[in-house]
Amino acid sequence: MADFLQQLNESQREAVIYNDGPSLVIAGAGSGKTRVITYKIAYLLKNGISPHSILALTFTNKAAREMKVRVTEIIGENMTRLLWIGTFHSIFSKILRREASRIGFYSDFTIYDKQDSKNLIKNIIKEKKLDDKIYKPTFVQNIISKAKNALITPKQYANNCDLIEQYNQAQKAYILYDIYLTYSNRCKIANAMDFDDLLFYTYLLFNECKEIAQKYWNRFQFILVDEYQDTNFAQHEIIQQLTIEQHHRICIVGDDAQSIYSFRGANISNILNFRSIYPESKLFKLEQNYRSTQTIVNAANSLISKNREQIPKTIYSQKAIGEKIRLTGFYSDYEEGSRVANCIAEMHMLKKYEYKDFVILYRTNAQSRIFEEALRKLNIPYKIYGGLSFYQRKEIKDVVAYMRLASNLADEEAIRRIINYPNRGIGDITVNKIIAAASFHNTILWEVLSNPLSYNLKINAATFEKLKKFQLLINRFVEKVSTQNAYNAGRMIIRETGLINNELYEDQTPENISRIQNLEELSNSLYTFVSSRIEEGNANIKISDFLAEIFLLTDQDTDKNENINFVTMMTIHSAKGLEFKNVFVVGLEEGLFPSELSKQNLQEIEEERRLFYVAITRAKENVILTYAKNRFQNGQFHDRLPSRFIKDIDEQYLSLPSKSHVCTNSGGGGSFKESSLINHQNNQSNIGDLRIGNKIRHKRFGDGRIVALIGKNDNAQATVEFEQVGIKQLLLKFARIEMINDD
DNA sequence: CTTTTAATATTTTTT
DNA sequence: ATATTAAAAG
Repeated sequence: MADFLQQLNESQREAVIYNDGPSLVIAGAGSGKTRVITYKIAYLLKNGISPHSILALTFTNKAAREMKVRVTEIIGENMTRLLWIGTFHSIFSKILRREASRIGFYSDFTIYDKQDSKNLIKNIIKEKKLDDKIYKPTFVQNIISKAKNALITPKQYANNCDLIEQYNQAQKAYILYDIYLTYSNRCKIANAMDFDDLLFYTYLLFNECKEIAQKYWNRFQFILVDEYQDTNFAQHEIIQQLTIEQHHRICIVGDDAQSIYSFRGANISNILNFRSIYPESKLFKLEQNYRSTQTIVNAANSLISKNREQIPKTIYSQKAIGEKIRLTGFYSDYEEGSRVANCIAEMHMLKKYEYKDFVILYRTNAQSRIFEEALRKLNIPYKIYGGLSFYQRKEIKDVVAYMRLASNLADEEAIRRIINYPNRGIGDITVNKIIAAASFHNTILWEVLSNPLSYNLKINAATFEKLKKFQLLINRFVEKVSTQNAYNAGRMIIRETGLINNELYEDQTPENISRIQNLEELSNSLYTFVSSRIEEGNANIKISDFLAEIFLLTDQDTDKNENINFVTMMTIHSAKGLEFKNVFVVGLEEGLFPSELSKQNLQEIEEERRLFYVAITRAKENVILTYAKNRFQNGQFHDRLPSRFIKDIDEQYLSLPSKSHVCTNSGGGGSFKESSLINHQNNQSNIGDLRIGNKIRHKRFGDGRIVALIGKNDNAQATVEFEQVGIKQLLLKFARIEMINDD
């Protein structure tokens, strides 16, 4: 037992072994935060706490999975199987499915994704004949989301003077209330919850059913929360519901400097106020960074010190001083892309880094494209995270909508999506009649659609027949879904929706081929899902079980090739918690990073600065910052200035490409082109290990042998005799060559 | 009711 | 540039 505690430093160990009451662990970037949580869980288990009574909450499935793996490594699988480690959303949806009847839902409720919920809001606005220029669906969606995150019910919303004040006109506030109320009712009738509902209803459940709350607070004798700075008000309150009235055994871990989700309702004051809520709580600070060089840590400190709101702490590193942070500007986004790609190729070749040692971090997903092209040109393997996840692809969502409907006939958004896809002659007019009748009679769409005559639907005989046919098709699916396992039922649905034959098989465009492959992939994952559950001893796995699982999956969770060596590309947001040897932070421009939209107020600028802090602190060895003076965005070219955040970093940690001021636009351009991303500290660096006589391979010219090496630094050139194309002079700075074995 | 065409809005970050 | 929506033609 003492053994595994030896692997911790003094302050980590103190945090791990204190378990008598609430504790707050402020953990700087790279200070072993996950380590503390996992060791604490192991420590608790070794001290006789039952795994059944420990709850650990994270923000991503990936973090949860990793945590479980690491606890298992310390303490063995038998103990960890019963642990509840998961995201807020997945743990709460598990609880809600168990207790669904208490709050007027059925346990197989659908989870509406953002698109579903936006569509529903859009339809409600239309049905109420409101002007969607004033009540923009996205805006209304945000209002509703904020209300739920603040635990405000529609009823409370109506009476909330602050809000009425805020919208300046009672009229508008009232209409928003009305939409919110209708939206809530429609979701309930559809037996559906959106992401916010998973938190909101959990709170209501615990609040209104004391005996249920009691059941869970008795059960969870110890609660751990990771990334507490990212909790919103609802999450914060639920945690308190589970701990405050009884045992107070809660440990929260976080770093206020890494709070980057306020747009999603995260509230930094949750972590700042923790100590006043639990006055007896103990505070632990983890200040030693084990990840990055001193230069990186110091540079990050100098950056974050420009923010006002923060818990004081001194993050330090005892690793090597390390290289300075490199900063380079380019003429265009295009040049930025190709030079970053070249730099990766060069560092890969000359400095013996593997591709997986690199990450390119950007502010917006849209920036990935240029880097993707540049890397592909150089044949560098890469993987882009984010963007469209597998389950958000159209063809997958279509089939999944059939599955959703078959296992929850109340699902309004699923019906709307597929009632006329593939085309079966049931258009908007008919659908709107059905919806009108359904909301008039306060019933589900399916009910009206199945008995159009008893609801006095004004449709002609032909439409009646079409509805009948649709109804029969779905009924067959329903039957299959309730009798067969997920795989068999899913296969049948994929086959018989007719999507493959009608829509996709017609012409063999690459897009269609990939869509069909995706459907096969879906069928494969159904198979894996069912068989892995059977291994765990649960036979009889239904489509609804599968759906419950995939609703909360994101792109990062569907990753299959973990082991392959590739350059990673992702947004800074999704990079949180990860680390890489070399980090490129690209697009450091005013209007992009910080984003144009965040320039309104200081708080948002501070959040963007924290985001930059997160980006820099991902790096173990090198940070390379780039910006473009001109960028193509939203269909046009924009001149761009370097980001204000660049000058927030203490200059002593930066290595500039030239003496010109990087933060003004008066640099005269010329200096940018000559700058190289690589620090050429010695004459040999471009030549690297190349020697006369070495055999090399060039992407375009093929194989060849070096006959001469001349020049130094950026001018280093090699004369190469190629087998196919004869003698060529190559400027090593740009040449894409690799050494190959001579045999 | 569907398909085609033209116009218009839209983009930050995500469980 | 792309996606979504409205209008017009079939």
